[in-house]
Amino acid sequence: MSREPALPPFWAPVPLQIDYARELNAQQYAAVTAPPGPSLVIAGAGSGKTRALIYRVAYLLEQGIPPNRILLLTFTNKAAQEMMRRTADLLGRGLAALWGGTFHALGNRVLRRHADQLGYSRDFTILDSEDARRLITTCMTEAEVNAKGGKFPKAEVLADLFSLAVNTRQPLSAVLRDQHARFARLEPQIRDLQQRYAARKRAINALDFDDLLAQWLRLMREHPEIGEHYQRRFQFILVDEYQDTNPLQGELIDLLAARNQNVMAVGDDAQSIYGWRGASCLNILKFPERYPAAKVYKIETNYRSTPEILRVANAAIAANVHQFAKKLAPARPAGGKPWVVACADATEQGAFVAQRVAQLRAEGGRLSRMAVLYRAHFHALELQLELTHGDIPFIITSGIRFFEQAHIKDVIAYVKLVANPRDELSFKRLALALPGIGAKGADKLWRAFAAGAPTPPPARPAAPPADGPDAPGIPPPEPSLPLAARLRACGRVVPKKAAAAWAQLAATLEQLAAEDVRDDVAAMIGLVMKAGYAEYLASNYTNPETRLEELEQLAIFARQFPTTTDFLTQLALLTNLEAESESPARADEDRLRLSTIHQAKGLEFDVVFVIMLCDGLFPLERALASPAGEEEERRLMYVAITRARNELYLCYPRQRAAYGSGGGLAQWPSRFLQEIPRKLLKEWELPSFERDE
DNA sequence: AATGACGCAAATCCG
DNA sequence: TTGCGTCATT
Repeated sequence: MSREPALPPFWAPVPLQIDYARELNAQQYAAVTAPPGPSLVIAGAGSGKTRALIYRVAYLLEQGIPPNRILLLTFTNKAAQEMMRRTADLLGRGLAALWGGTFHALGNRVLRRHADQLGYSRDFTILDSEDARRLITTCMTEAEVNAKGGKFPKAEVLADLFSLAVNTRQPLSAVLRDQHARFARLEPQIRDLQQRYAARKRAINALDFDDLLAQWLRLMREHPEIGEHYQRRFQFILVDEYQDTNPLQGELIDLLAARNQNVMAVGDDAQSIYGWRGASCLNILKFPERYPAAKVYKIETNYRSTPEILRVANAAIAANVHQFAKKLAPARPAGGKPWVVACADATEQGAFVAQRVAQLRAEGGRLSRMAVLYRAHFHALELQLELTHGDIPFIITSGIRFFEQAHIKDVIAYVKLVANPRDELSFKRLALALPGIGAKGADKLWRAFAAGAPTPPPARPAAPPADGPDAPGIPPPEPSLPLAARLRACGRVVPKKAAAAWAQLAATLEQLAAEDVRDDVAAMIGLVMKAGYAEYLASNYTNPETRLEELEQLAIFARQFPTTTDFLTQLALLTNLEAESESPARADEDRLRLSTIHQAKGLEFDVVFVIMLCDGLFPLERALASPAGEEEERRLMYVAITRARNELYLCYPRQRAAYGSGGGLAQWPSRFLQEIPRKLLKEWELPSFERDE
């Protein structure tokens, strides 16, 4: 996020050092050395897709394309980092000038430079989904609608609705009709809320995740000179995981590539699993129509899995109608057939996995090379118990994100308010924590506080887009009236009961806003702790030590960012998974990985267990509701299977504990399991399992 | 009138 | 573990 290094005035072509023809197979080679122009690379699971992308970047650089002319769009920040690192290794040189990252991260990067042209200031806040939901709730109270009795959609549902409309580029009415037909008649009110939400975001200088894309697109559309700047700048665009892009992202790419047409889209339509957030495999399926000049490359040799596993994978996906015809060809020698494991219930299933893992480990297998995959986080509950029982260390990417936990957000609210004094959400969060202040009080205080705000800075004259590839240094935001003074000015509105706490809050924020502290997040966190938050933790939670430790970790994590805005941005854009890998202490410990299939995307393991293969759980009942649901669930199954290198276990319980009391619900094995010919699988006999048929 | 304590229900997948 | 609806309390 920090400023890019100055670029050399020219970029001398690198003498060829890489023997592409030798290091790649014929199909990979063709894609890597593709001539300029649009190209679509259909790369099956385990076919060395990442490798091809890395070599493509290296190839372009060797052709003399300056790194700052290349844009690399990836699905996760982690993938971007890994790719940059591996490319640098390959070339023996750093690539700081290459723009690589997620759509959201890059949208952020662009918008930080041009926010003022859109009526935002450059230190805008990014709302995570919880923030967004809260803000919508505020709008609902303001509009005097309530979601009681199911008559009106809840804030969360509205947030989804708005998001889907933006990401699919559809009008609200269409999304409403498709997703929530029963609310269709409420359209006028919902539309009103949508507008209120947009207005509020603007007022508090905040963008939600979708805005990072939508406003980016708007910026380039409404300011053609800026659009052209980026079109010229990004001479070559590479998009990873293209099958999971949505219409909005598709449009962004098309606009960015409009001038040079040098877009290389890499993906596998069989692995499109993000339909629920607006992704559409139509992007990939219709790519050849949108770019008639496009060349299509297929990479079908699979280096990852044994032929037996691939056969199961091919069988699992066969029932899908909407796909590019392709079949994965094995490159590895034969192994054993995958197992299907029928268990009595989830507990036995957990015990089986624990036992088998222990056995494999005893035979020399490494835990970090094994994974248990499932459809939804709560499917792993019993398994966790059994693993703990069996003393098997595991790492789980939990359902709640690290950065969205209450204590993290509490402390960050201080930091955010200092960074963006218009941040109503953070202000109210801080106010609500004080004694004697509730929703109404916080609102009153906010209004008093906002009244004392300095007049918002006049929109800067539309500066020409930076002439060089690097925007000139961004001037710091003009100093506003001291935060603390404005807080103290609210004294009249503060209830007596809260007076002392209010003074404390003002004092703390004064410390935080000090010149030598405001860009040192670690110091800020320390100050908040000292100002009483540590005690607050102790009196409000049963596990204050853990939370305190986590906050210390956060402070350490923060050190790597030069400014507070950089830190806050990363916080919003990172997932817990990536954050976890930052913590070096436990990184090298050998642990079994438990993960949702979505999160296992792009990974591979020697041994994979897929659990909870019951109809209704996988495929998930709710997912079947939408028309394309079943096919997407099937692709998910395909993704799960193709994560495995050597061994694959497909497990299902025959009954599941019912919600309330003891009785068990009978379960049917997943329909996806039945679609796989029996002869491709072997049955695992569980000794403890008594056959009842 | 607003706050705060208390009991209850709920929970797909992600940036 | 969090968010909410209800109810006693300031």
